[in-house]
Amino acid sequence: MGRTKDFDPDTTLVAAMELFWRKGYEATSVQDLVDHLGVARASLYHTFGSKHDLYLRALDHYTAQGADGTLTWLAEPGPVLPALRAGFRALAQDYARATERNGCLVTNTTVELVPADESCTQRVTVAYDQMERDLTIALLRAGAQGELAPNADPRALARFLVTFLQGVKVLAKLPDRTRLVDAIEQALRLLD
Amino acid sequence: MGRTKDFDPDTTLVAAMELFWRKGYEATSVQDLVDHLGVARASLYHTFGSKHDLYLRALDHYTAQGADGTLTWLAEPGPVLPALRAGFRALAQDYARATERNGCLVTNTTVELVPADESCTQRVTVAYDQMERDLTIALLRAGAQGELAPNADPRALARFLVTFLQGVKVLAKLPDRTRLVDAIEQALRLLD
DNA sequence: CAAATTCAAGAATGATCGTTCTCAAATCGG
DNA sequence: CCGATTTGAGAACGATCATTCTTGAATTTG
Repeated sequence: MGRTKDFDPDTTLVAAMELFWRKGYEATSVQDLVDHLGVARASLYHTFGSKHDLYLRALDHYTAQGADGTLTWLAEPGPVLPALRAGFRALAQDYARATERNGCLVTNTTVELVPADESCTQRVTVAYDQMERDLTIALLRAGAQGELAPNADPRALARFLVTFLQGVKVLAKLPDRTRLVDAIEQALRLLD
Repeated sequence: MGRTKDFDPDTTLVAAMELFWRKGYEATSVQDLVDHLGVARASLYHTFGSKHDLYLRALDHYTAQGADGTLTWLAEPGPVLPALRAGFRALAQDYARATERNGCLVTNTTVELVPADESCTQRVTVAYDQMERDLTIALLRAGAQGELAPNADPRALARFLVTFLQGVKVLAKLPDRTRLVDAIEQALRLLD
């Protein structure tokens, strides 16, 4: 059946994702990818199609592996709010302390390529919707468990958290990220 | 003294700003600028220097004219919180209802060019700091006027609002922006 | 009006863009 | 081991990139 690949497509995809994540779509040239991935030009095109296709694959991989701050810990049994607080604090801390200030690939894609790029628009919309849904479900459970004020609106709170988190992921690119610690503590006060 | 300019540099700068705002830095070519501005290639370079210089000029113009949501209404005498609420609601409504979903040039610059571009990093940092300062001053005044809870932290609240607003400016690029209305109402609850 | 100066339009620059092609080396199934 | 097939390295593609230069027309000053 012919020669086997000298490279692992999954590993290469991760490397491409990292480069797009750091430099953005337009600023990343195919030459950059060839240099950084250590994979031949022709192999890239044969395996992944075009540069744009590769970007979509990288974006899919990013959301699939939950690199945008997976919310799986929301579904664990027990009290919701303590877990949510701890998770959000950890997430913000990660963004505030990361040595590489790349932000979030979903957020970056939204700002750089939405709304002009329809494929990307559809993908980030799915990601945001999923995030909102996960948070809404968790907050509904919190309400049922008596953890929320009676007049709290779980879906509105979830929408707020999704929006606020995008702000965190923008300011995570700045040199000074001390702002984020204050901001997240205030945001979490809404869950009291 | 030679021939006079056939174009108004200020008008041209505004047109360039709009194009960068809509398409981003990398995706906007000099050819795009020539076509959209109706100004000769050589004139652009003679008047503004390089493409990068023009972008910085456009960014400066954007922040100077307060297109990123000027907060001048914060300094007006009288109660702070009603004005702040109304201003933030109006800002979010503008982003939610705008036909062109370009977001905010400062936010877009932060995501696309920070931290790699030092000139842009410095400029957006100044813009965020100024916004935080304006909000902090207003909230300090609100506290002095008894509008805030005794344990409220004006600077932390200001930092929260700056961060949250970046999230609004990201999600303002999505086709469906109903999320923003819920989000802003929740955010404003922190000022109760 | 004449000379000086600056304009606008676009050709031309070399570099780089994304993509395709060539081709020899490598590895598979039979 | 052999024909088939796919690999990797890089040349080559036309297009476009940001920038500079050439050219002739337009406008000002003297």
